[in-house]
Amino acid sequence: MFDSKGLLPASQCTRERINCRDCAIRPHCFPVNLEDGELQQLNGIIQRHRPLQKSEHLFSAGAILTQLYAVRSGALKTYLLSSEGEEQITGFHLPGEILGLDGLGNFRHPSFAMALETSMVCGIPLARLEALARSMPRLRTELLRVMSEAIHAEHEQLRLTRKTAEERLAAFLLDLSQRFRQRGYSAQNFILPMSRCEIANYLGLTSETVSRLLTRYRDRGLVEIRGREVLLKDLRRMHQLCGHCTVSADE
Amino acid sequence: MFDSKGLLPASQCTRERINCRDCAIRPHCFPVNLEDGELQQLNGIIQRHRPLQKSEHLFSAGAILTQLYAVRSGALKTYLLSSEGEEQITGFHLPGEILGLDGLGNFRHPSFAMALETSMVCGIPLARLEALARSMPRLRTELLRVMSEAIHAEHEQLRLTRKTAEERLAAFLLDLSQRFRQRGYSAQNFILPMSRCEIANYLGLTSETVSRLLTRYRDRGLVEIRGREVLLKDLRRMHQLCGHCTVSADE
DNA sequence: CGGAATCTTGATTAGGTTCAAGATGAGTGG
DNA sequence: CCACTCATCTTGAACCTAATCAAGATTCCG
Repeated sequence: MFDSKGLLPASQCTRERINCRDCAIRPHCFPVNLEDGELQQLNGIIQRHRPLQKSEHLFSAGAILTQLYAVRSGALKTYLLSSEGEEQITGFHLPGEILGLDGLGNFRHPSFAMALETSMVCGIPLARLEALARSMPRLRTELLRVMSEAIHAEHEQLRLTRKTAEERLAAFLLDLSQRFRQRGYSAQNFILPMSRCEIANYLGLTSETVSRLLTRYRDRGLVEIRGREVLLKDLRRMHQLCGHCTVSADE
Repeated sequence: MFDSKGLLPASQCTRERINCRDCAIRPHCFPVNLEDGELQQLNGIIQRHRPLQKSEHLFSAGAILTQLYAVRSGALKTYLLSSEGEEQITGFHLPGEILGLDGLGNFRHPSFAMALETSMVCGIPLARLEALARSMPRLRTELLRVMSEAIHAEHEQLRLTRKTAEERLAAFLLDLSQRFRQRGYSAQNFILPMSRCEIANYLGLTSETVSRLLTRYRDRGLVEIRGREVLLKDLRRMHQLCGHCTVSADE
């Protein structure tokens, strides 16, 4: 499927090369706590996909869920569509994060997942995962861990509903910053993978408010902004701004 | 532990009598999809607890998580406490719902659980649950289902952040209504187990706003309210009010 | 280079909070 | 059984934050 689309010559086909064992983001991915042998077993069932282009869907609401997905590179958003067709973004997903957990209940995706930039994902076929889980207690534990952390992260997100726009956006930027740092990128300086509009949607604000807040932060010397490039100049004051409400869930 | 507190004579001790098999809320509880033999195995590890009195904690943030809990009767709230000591309610829990899922990740509770009224819960010791999961594929599936549904429910909750107070409260009441109905109670007429203040906290509003909205609904002939007793007189218009955003996740 | 999408900034408006004062209700002790 | 107290709830008035509407500016992309 990879080669048939002619996107990469077979020699460079990541399907052949990539192995969980030496995956750069393994420390932040699902199999972080597995031992070598277990890792190889998991690796054996992973499906590598061709890269997703920007705006391409990984899955859509209503579709049967046959795999979970781990982000390998790039960034995706997940969102719900209401009956009136309005989008509610439920999360932004960086390398190492798992997609599809919300559909495990009835094996149907309730949400959409779309690439925000060119992205690679690893597919984890459910049937084979379940088979592996039978004999690998640690894999069960890891699966529960990932889901539990997702639930906890959502709860933390709930905290923001009572906060002002200023606090919410600050918390959002700090959360992104920390996730970039965990993945070996700069915590101060990064490129937003999403538009103002998407940030606003996620936070329950309007894009105008997000714009205004960013310039307000800039006027106070907290940040520098150029398009989607962000420089957090004063993490400490930023933390104070959001009332220390930063999600410090993992790490 | 039960008898030692002298709360109930041994003859009435629910620990002896209750069995998952003939539990009234089994259709809405964790083991809904288990077969008879499996059910008996699960039943064998369940710990019955003495009733929780109103305002009593089931667990506290920071505590080691050794059990999951299924609500048997009554109602509980779960909440987070910020570093400044402010409470954020993360959920209200009716019979059949599972508590503690957010702490499975690192085996510590991140949240508090408090009884809103006299309540009974069943404890499910983690160690024994894991042992059972080893040999019972369906139990694993069920565990994933419960967690997946929790994640999805949180996502649905996120939708409310962009809605007006009026829509949020309507969605909240309809959600409660539906959950009562599922459990065999009236969908129109029920007693709120929580205060206005707690509703407001959960929805990101103030108790004044909740009060005002309830009287507004009343003035429009949508509801009748007397203290904590609620009568939903026009479910259809109520649904229109909240933009059909009702969480119809399960069922 | 041109067109479209995204972003910024301004002026106005509305929804919800805050502050404040009563009303209601539940629990307690005389 | 009633009075008292405390917590919860209701209602009002003023204020404020963020949304809306609108017009430019900038960036992206073919």
